[in-house]
Amino acid sequence: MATKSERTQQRIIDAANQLFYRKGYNRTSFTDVVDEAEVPRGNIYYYFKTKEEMLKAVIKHRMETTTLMLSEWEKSIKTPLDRLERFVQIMYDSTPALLRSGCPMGSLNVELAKDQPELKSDAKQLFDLFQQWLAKQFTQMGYPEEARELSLELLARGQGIIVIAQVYQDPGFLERGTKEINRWLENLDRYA
Amino acid sequence: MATKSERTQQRIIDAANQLFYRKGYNRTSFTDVVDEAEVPRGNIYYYFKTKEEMLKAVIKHRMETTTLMLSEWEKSIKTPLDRLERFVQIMYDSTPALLRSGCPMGSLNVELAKDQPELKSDAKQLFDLFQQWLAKQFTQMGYPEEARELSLELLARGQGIIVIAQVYQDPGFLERGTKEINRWLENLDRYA
DNA sequence: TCGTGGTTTGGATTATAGTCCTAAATTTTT
DNA sequence: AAAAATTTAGGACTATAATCCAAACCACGA
Repeated sequence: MATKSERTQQRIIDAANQLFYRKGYNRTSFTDVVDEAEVPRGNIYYYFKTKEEMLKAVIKHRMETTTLMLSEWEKSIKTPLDRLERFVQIMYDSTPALLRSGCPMGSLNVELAKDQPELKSDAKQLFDLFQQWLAKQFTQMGYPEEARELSLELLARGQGIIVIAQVYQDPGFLERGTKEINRWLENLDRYA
Repeated sequence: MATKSERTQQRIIDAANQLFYRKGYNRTSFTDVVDEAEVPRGNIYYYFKTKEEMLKAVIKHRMETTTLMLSEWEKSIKTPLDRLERFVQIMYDSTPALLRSGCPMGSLNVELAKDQPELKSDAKQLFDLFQQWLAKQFTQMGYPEEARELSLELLARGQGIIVIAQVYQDPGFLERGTKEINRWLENLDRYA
């Protein structure tokens, strides 16, 4: 079992992860994290000397869980089409959170891109992770040349739909959007 | 001619407008605005008591210039297709700014949606303005029923392309994306 | 000309953020 | 069990943010 210290660190990362998503990175204070994680004020600095470090730990954590998720999909889902549709599915399944706080990956990148270039390049890794996984699926589907472009297009579609659904608080738009993406994917698959 | 006071207020709004776009609303301080507008520290509070008020003035200003722009397009451009393509064109023309700071309207909404619901509803007006104008064009093009959905789809496409182009610092993606939107619009027009 | 309302200043004030420190408590190692 | 290292804990410190204030300034009509 993990040591108490490891569990404390994980609690901090979990709290920060949630708060960065819900309130955004810049609007989340150490006090917020400390309260959410139920860790005494000063103790948090034992684990993370700066807020940047904390964000990097959060991103690392997201990278790890995402990597795990994608490799499990790879294992358990047979066809590239089904895998791509599984990706679309989590968008649909996450409707309430997306309407509330947007895409965790997209909104973080949009926020950090503004004027925190160093942190942004960390956040970008998350996009890279998805992008490469998606490209792999498109390659297997029969589009090795277009794989990168198709993966970017899929990501762009997702991002756009989420932004608009959030602005208009419209779950229906999200639903129709994901269905439309699936149609597009199925056509690609059919004519591969 | 505008009074000196009016010009000062406008300088403040212009400075805030730029800074909110470049740095984001939350990361922009009064000090930033004061420096950029070259207004003495205390004077700014004569014009805007709170940062919220300042944001509302900035949004109002954006609403006004956008309204003007759209109505001029309406006047000077004959067909709905050309008008819609004009809309897409400003995306392409703004490539450098979009790669640097994202969509002024989208990123502001994403930022405020996180946990500033009151301000977000102000920022949403900008989307409404475009959305209704776009819907009008689609209606004139022959899609009165689908106008709202088409306008949302166009906005979503734009947002998605901008986010991805910014994340990957890829002007080519923005260019291909806008071209693809134009193809889509032309097809809609052809089969109206 | 004088005074009155609008405007300009710079600095004061308060709140909150991020960061640091040190001593106590706890765990681990010897 | 003693010594060493790790972890806890609370509060202190500094920087920066937002906000307020009061004195000075200025324009213009009575």
